[in-house]
Amino acid sequence: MSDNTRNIYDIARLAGVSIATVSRVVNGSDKVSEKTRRRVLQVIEDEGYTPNVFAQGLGLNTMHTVGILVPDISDLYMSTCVNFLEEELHANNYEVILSCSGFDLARKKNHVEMLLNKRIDALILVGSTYAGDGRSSAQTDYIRDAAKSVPVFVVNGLVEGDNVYCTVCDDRKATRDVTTLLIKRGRKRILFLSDSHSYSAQQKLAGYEEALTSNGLPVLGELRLALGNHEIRCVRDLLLQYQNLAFDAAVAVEDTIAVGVMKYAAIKGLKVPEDLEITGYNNSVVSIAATPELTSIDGRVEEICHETAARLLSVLSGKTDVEKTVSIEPLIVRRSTTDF
Amino acid sequence: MSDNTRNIYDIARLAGVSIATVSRVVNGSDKVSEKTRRRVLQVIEDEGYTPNVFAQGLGLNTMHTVGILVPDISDLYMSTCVNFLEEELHANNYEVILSCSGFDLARKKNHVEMLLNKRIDALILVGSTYAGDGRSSAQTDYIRDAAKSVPVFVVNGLVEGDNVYCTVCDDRKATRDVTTLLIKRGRKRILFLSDSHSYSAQQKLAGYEEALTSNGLPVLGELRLALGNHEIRCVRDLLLQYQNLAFDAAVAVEDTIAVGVMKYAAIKGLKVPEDLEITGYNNSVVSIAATPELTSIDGRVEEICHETAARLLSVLSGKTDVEKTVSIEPLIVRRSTTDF
DNA sequence: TTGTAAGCGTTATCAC
DNA sequence: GTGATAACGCTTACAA
Repeated sequence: MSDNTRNIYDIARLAGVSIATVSRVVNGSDKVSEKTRRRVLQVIEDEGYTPNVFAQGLGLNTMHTVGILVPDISDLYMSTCVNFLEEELHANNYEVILSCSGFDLARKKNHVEMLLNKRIDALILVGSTYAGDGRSSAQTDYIRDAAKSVPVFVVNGLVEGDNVYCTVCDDRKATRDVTTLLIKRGRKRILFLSDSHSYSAQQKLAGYEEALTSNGLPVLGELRLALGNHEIRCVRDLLLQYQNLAFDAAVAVEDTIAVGVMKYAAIKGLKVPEDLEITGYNNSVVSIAATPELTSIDGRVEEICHETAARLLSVLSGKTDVEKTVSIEPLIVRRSTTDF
Repeated sequence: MSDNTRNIYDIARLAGVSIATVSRVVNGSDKVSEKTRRRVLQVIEDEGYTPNVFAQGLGLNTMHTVGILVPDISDLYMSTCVNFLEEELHANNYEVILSCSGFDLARKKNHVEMLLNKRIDALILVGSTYAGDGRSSAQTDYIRDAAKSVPVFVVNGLVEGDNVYCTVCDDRKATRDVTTLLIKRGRKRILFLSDSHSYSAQQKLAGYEEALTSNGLPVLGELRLALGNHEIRCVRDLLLQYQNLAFDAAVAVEDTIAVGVMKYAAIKGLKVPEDLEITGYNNSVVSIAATPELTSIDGRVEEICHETAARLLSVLSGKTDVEKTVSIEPLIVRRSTTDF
């Protein structure tokens, strides 16, 4: 309603100085006498003046804004990321423009383009879905394109390119370790459940297979399940459909998938962990909500986000020796669905 | 890196027209000959020109941006809201600036102010925390203040004021209904568990008490538990500390709180729902992750967000007959922690 | 230390 | 239909 439109000219007039001086005061230049500064500051205070960000943006060609792109903000993992990132960026006076692209490549491209048109200072892509399947570089060309305009930061995904910075969790090691623990416990038929073909999902699969191989166990295609999504009930129902699929352990790439396996076990009368050991991924609230509580892998989101934000700030402040890729060690959180 | 800085002058020159004509073409004015339009469009295409949003903002005093303020985006309820809101706004060419304020009043004020300084076109406050406790209007004055600059939309909270629009879920009815169902089943000592004193929490409490009263049951202070947070384990542990607190049902204002009660029941050897019936709130993934699956109240987030976005768009398009308050009917989702 | 004036890239109001 | 040109509100050389 009321357009609180005091501008720099008003302040200058009321303070009896030129607009240049007002600008200097606002921007904290030290080339202003204390007396003048005080007077101007007083007027600014009295009038409730705030600089017009559009005009500032026009002159400086930046609005201190970073774009965050997420496939789905209602996903707990990603919303947690956004929470940490926003907090740190806000604390450093950057505003966050949020965009939710979904998982479709065309829409991702479109969203990136729209974000770039907003003249953001940097772009953060959250989630390994933006890394494509890690094979065809065509899937990530739009990211390298974007990186020609602004620095791009990928959270939990690996993309090669100039001006693109990645922070990942060593998912491969995590599933390798957890699978190895299962094998040491004597488990022979370990199911691997995945809900996508993202880079991250592939890393997890690789870790699982490495563990099998290096322990002399066969890599069985029938034990590798690719699901359409990670909804608890879908996983449960899919498992129930299989007639003769025997397994004594399950490694899931998502907590909810693991809970789906638990639901299946309950229906089949299988005891967890005695008959069936299960591990989840992400250490989310559902791992605690489940009964028994779910052993899970903690991807250390907070550290990943902190690393990302820190390097983003470095790059934007002009530093040139910023690490391109940082890998964070995941943690295995032992709970009651495993015996190791 | 590369500043793709073709501006309107470049396009005008290359197309052999004036900048005014380019502007007309870009903005779809019909007062341009088809021939000219085509030529200009071609040049725009060739050069990959996009208007500078800052300059546009300067002239129009808007950047087609709405601010969304959330206390905590990693909270599933709110991130779901943001997901729906962002989707709908994006589809209507509005960009979303996201800010996470936390629950502290001073920080809320600060975040609102920062958002307003960004010259947003509208402000959305997600969560009943912004409605304060519904008693002291001092707690919401900053919202009415903000509403002097831009229309403010409160999601799931009630705030009186000019230019502020609210969309709420009838929480009171929901807990009244659910409590009544419990009473009809013969439950006599029904626990009410809440994690805040927000407007929404108070409505839920009111509904619970109404049900007790109108069914001739006493309202017992000892059965009204106020928790510091809604973490599953905290709830469980708090309950375990009470020595002589007997109850045969529990109504929680959050699914995770209800799951905490379930964990307590498991430790105490209480059968759910035989010995203890439990209801949650929000119908979140944890209500399905829990065993047995949790009866919950669905606040119909999607409808609430849709209502909000629709009215926001109406207001911004200049409509004046937009409803100030819309209330959505919640749904009771029966699962296995209750017998009704 | 302060002021003047030239951009920044649009949109909008006039003329023509 | 189209083209000059004046805003829009700020930053920043350059002058004083």
